[in-house]
Amino acid sequence: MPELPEVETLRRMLTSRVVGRTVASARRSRSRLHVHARSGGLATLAGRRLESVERRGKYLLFRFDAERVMISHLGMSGRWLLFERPPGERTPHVHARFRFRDGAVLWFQDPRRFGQLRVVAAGARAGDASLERLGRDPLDPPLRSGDLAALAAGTRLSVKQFLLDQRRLAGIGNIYASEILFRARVDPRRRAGALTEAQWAAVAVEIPAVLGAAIERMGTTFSMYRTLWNEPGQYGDQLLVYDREGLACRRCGGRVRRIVQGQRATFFCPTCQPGGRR
DNA sequence: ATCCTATCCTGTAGGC
DNA sequence: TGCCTACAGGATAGGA
Repeated sequence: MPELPEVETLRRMLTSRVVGRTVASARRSRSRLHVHARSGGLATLAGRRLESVERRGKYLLFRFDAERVMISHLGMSGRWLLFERPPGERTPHVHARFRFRDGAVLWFQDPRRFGQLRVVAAGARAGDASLERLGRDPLDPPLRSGDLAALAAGTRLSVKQFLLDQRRLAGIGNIYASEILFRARVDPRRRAGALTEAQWAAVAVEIPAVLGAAIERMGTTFSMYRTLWNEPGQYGDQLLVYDREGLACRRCGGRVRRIVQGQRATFFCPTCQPGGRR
C-alpha cells in the first residue's frame, strides 16, 4: 500500500480539512483489525477537537487536545475517507467511523486488515513500541550521502532491502525503492555496505526527487490506495520500472526485469543498473 | 545482533 | 462464464 507519499498526502488533506473539527462520536465496528487490534478507547475521543496530524514513517498520529493520540497504519489496503455527509450505500470493511459535530464523517477502511488503529494517552511517552523502532525520515531533515552510508555500515542486506528497513529509514516502501534505485542507476541486488560514494550520492538525490514528485501527484494507486476524497493517486504513470516486467526500459529500451528479494518483487533494468551483488 | 521465513487477510488479475 | 492459482503498496514473531 501506502508508502510515505501516500501517507503524507493523507496527512496534508487531513490537516487542511479535518483538523479543527470536534468529534461527536467515534466507534469501531465488530470486524477487528488483526495486527495490534487495540482500537478500544476510540470512544474516549468523543467531545475532543483534532489539533494536528503528524506523520512518522508510514504512521499517522492524530493529536486530540493534548491528551490523546490516535495512531494509524494503513498496512497494505487501509484508507482514510472523509465525507461531508454520510454516504448512503453500505461500505464493507469499515473498521472505525467518526462523526464530527458539523455532520461530516471520517472512516477507516481496510479490507485486508493488516492495518492498525489505536488510541494512546499523549503523556505516556513510553508510548508506542512500533513508533520507537522507526528510523530517520527520508525527507526531513534532508539525507546526505554520508548519512546513508553510515546507516548501511556493516549490513549485509541488499540495497533494496536496506531501503525497505523501517528501522533505518522510515517511509520508503516497495514501489518507491525500485524507482529510486532505477533513477540512481544502482543494481538493487548490490549489498548496501558495498555502494560507492558516488552511488550513495545518487541515491541521496533520488530519494527526495522520487518521494517529492509522488507527493505532488498525491501518491501512486496500484490498486487499493485512495486519497481522503476517495480518488486515486496520479503518480502511477510516472513509474519507470515498477510493475513493468518485460516492458521496454524507458531509458535504454532494454527489458525490465522482475526478481524477488525478501519475498517482495523488485523491478530493475540490468542495463541501466549494472553491477550485480558486489 | 542480524537476517530469513512464514504469517496475518481479502480482492483481483490472469490462465485454463 | 467459472474455477483456480498467484500475487498484492506491510510489519512482525520466531528461528537460524
